[in-house]
Amino acid sequence: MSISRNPTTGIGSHRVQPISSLDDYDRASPAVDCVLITIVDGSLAVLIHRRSQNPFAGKWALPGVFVHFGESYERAAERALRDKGGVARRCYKEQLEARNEPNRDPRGWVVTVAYLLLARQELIIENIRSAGDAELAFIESVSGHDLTDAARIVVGSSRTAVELAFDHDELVRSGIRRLQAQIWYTALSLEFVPEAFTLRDLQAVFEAILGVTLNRASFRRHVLEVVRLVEPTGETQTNVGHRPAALYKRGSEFGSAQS
Amino acid sequence: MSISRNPTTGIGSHRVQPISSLDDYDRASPAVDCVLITIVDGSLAVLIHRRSQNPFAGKWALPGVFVHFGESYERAAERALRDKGGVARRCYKEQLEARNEPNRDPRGWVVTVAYLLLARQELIIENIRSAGDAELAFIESVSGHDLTDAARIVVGSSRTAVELAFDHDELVRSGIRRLQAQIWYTALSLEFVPEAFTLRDLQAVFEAILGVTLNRASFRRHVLEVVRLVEPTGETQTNVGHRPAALYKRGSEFGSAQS
DNA sequence: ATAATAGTGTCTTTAAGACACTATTTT
DNA sequence: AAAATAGTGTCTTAAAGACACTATTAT
Repeated sequence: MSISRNPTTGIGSHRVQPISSLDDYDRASPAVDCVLITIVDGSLAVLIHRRSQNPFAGKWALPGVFVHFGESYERAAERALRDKGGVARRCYKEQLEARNEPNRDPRGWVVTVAYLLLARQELIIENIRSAGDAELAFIESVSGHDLTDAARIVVGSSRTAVELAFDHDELVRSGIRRLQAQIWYTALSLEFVPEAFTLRDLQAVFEAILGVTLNRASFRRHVLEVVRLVEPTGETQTNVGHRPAALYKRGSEFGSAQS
Repeated sequence: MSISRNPTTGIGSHRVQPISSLDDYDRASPAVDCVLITIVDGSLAVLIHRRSQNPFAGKWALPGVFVHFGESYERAAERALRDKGGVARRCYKEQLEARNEPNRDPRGWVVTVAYLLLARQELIIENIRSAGDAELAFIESVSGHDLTDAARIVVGSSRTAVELAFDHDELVRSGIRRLQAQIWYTALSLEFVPEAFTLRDLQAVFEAILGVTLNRASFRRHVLEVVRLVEPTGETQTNVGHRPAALYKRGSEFGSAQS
């Protein structure tokens, strides 16, 4: 044990770190927040949970946790989903942005990294029931606005609009923006459909994310011929009351899923 | 002053933060690293500096500093450029990615956020001379590879290849990737040219960033008609030994610069 | 006039948008 | 046969790529 080198500090020490010259610098508590996006009945939804503690106790927020020393951001994000969202499944992850929030938490200096996570509804629903304070909230576009510059988050069957704690509303929009920017030339859309799916299913995913309706013929051309995102499995639907659609799977050029 | 609530900790306190329940969590030292990209003689360059302290003392690295409490990441990035790179000018900034590096620094837990910064060479050169340990290093593509999956960083007139400290080589590639992804539909390219410039100048910027040669006619069409990135000033070059080119400025739809 | 580069016109190619037409299944 | 949706063909439009042609300046 040793004394901090900074004379203004008084006694200094830290739980995990070795005593070192880093004591000359301010320390912060690293945290992660999760924007888990899914698609429910053709519209976007995000996983939120009701905070039990201050700040913002009782308010809806994105699931988030403080990062432990030695734990990667990704692992921390998974833990946040498990502990705060009741979701135990692995899913696609990508970093959104880091924020430095000296005033976020009255308890001290918190620096957060937000993650975008994608999963199909079925993988979330089966888990979420166990966590009473978690919910899949719909993301509705405010009329006349794009989803990415104004979005309403509505909960329950009454669909009452809520405001998320911190700047989490903005993080959700930022996640949607990222999704929209990447969807045409990546395989992100496949995170929302099962192994085998129809092109109609996939088009519905694109339409939910982009908030527009797409031309059927050119959508087919795009995913089949232009980017070759998908290829036929050879199977078709059965018993659907009309001509059955062919089933498709991830194109071989697009590796497989998750991260 | 008070005792940490974590019984394993021993005496606990922190230099800046109020004593609070955050003491139950591990703390880290937030830092920023700067990828300042510019274009020198038609090829990409990045600002690096020689580290004076361990870890990696004597090695080349990106300019970086620890963030102070109450200081934004952006401000910290500017301070890094000033103190480690000798560059005092404001320039365009955007966040690249956050990394959690428990083993980066033997002194303790460091979490870093990398920033991409863009500026024209003239704004850097005039400042850099004062800082002896800073240098603009060229980024060369390794033959047969894309700039974004393998790049060599070369210093001095001898152009000897160097490896940067930490994972800074990868950060540089990540910055270039971001630049390439955004250049066609944003005004980022204008950060590398003066107020008034010729289309040839601007095309050279695109070519340096993308690492390809572009068709002159379709480049003109793109920046003038398709995205309307630029518009003519009405002026032309003088005394250039051949037909003088028209001068252009930032298109009115693209706001003005910096961030 | 020549060299050099700026600027334009035109043809081709790629891919999206619109829209109608054919195909296949269940009821 | 009717309903419903799947799948295809074709025309149009936007924009990039290729390339040649004209224009304007200094020497």
